[in-house]
Amino acid sequence: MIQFPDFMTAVQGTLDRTITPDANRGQYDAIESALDRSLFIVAGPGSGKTMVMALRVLKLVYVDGIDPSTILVTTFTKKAAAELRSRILGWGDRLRGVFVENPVYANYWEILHSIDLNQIVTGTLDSISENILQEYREPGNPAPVIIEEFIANAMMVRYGLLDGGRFRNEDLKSYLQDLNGPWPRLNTGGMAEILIEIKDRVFHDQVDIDAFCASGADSGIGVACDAIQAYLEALEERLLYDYAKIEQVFYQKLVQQDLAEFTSKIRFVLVDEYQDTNLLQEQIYFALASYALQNQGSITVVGDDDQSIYRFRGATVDLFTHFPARIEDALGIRPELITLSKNYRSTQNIVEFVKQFVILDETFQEVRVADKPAIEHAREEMEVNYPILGMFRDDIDTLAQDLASFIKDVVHNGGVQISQSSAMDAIRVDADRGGSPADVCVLCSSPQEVKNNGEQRLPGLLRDYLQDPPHSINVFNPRGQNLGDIPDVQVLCGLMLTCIDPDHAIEDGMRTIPGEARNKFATWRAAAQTHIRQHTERHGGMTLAEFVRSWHKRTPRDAFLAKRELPLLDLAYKLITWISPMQHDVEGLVYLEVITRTITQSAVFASFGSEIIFDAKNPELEEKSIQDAMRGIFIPLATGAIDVNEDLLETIPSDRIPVMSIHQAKGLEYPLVIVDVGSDFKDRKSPAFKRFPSKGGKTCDMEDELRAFSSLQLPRRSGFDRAFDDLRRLYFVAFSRPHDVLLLIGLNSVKDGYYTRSRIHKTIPNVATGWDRHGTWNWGDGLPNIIHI
DNA sequence: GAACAGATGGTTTTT
DNA sequence: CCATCTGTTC
Repeated sequence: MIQFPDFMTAVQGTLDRTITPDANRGQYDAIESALDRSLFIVAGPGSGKTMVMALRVLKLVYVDGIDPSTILVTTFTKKAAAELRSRILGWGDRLRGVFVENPVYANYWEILHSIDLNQIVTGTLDSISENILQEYREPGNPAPVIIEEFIANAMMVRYGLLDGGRFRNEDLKSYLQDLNGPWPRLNTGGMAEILIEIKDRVFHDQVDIDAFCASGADSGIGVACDAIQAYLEALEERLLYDYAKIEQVFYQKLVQQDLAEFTSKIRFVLVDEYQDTNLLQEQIYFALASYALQNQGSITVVGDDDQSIYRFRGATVDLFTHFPARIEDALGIRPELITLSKNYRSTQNIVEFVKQFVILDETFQEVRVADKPAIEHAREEMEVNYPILGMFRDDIDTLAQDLASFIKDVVHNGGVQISQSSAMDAIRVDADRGGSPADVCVLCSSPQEVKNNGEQRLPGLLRDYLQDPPHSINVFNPRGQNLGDIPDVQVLCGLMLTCIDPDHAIEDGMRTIPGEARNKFATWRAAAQTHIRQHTERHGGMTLAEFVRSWHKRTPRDAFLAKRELPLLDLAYKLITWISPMQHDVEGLVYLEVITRTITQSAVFASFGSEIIFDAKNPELEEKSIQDAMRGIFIPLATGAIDVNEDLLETIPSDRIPVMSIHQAKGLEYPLVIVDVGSDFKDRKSPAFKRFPSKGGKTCDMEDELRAFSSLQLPRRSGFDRAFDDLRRLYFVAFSRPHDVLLLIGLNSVKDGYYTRSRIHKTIPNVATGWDRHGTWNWGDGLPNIIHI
């Protein structure tokens, strides 16, 4: 349709991207490459791989005239999927605008207008599996229901462990205990978690479960398999799916040709972040690719072995590094290798720093793609080449305080001048420069604000100090907070509890409520009382106090209450009329959504379907329905079992500082990135697995345990080496996020060592601060390679 | 400064 | 459960 040179000219004109065969060979080839040519793109950080993906798709549509509904594009996280989709749609529309105005293509005017880019199948593999199974299901079959993690756990507890008294089985206990590592007393919930992990790995690694079961290496294995089997049967009976199962079923239907209507048209498969693919996903991609090949299309995979950071989810980097051989074996094709190593994202200093970091450990080179070219600085726009910065303090409180004032200076106070280089521009992202707090990003291994023992972690302290006046700034860290600690959530939950169980008679009568949940319930109820006192306005002719009292007396003054079976969902919606943030505020709506989702999901499983039964003749029924709600909804909310779902918060508010895990930051970029390389490492007791492991740990043990029964075979690398490889990759991802400024933060214990009483302790070894696995500190002594502020 | 005994406290990442 | 920390002693 459109001539390729015209396509590229339009790209240059509208998107301001110049891609020439001379300067950007790899990118150019990847976009231009023939329809039936499969591609293996090895792309370093900042090399424009998402852009290449999007432009290749658009080239297929506009230049080759391919029907958008025959193209399938997937990536690994919901965030990345949303990003990719919006780029394809956004750029696609702008390019279309150029083409329709070009008189040369007047004949195509109608065709161009009829192209519907929304037909392109995009999303994570899970969401695509779900959608396709739903869309192409047999008439009369219900749509698949995917359960959330806490429901999966509850089901494993009930059907896997309580049924048949398996939770008491000593063999099973000791087997799971061993897998869990050196930890005391596993409770039933803990056992369920490990069983779920085993079950996921069985799917992800395509483990021959019968062989595993029969291996008899441990007398607990048989019982574990029984428990998993019971769990899967419970899912089956209720027509429920968990994440692993939905992919497994999708795969089976693909190979059994049950989805012919879908597979007959699929022609192009493009996979981003391929380095985090597991065996099950690889099988799905290969199955999709074989249909694509039948339809004269091809498969394109893009990834970077150095950024594979999802081993705990079954990601096996070998599937990426050996992709050409594996797909040749499976489908008999030889994909073309394209390497993108130019970095268009970061400054010279950052590129250099990242480059050094990735080659610093000799043993790590063994697992990288063979002959991988070094990352090359190629940013064209003007840049101030700031040095890599470091902020290290004696204790976490001082660190948080100093970091908060640094951030405030950068955002509000005209910037921060780096003293060593007075000629250099100040670091600033203030509004005068078109910047905002969202240009700064804090990355850590975990965004949790509070430790299990109640102590604050750096993200929590940072939230507090940033909020302090003057120039109060909010952080955006929805995953770091326990849902049950958020004020609006406390009010809503407290009000619901007060309504259904006013004098906590039922709560007191339940012996199985964890202490943690009981305490939280008390906090919620208190928050509710305060809220009732402060909100005396009438809605529907009633004050909040009157509404709650009418529930208390069970006297239906309200038509809503006259019903005998009351869905908790209705109660929640009624109550929020007195909680305005849950009606209007962006974040409040997200929290409300999470609560209502929890209520809906619990109905999948609870005997009363999240309804409260009022029956004067049968008070027992009422009590049981309330207990059910406690177990299914309020205890999970109180104990932190419910996570805020990613897809609910795709837009980060621009007036907040985002705080996130490095995993969440994969594929994202920010002008100023702050990486926590050591706020958790006060002394040598601090978790070694996060900085300088002594062994593989749980994930590697699990891999070793199950991969013997998978076609993947046992990993060739030791657990120790895999643990180090993973840490290097993790911080490689973190360090390669910034455009302009990279600031490392941590305690002095990872820089100069630390004192306890009169004893002097050596620096705590840490991969993120330049140690290799043999204990050599390449950036010693005291990190002289960075400028300390 | 070394050596020992008793105390301490601690695992994260996501579809 | 066990590596590391802390207190005490010589």
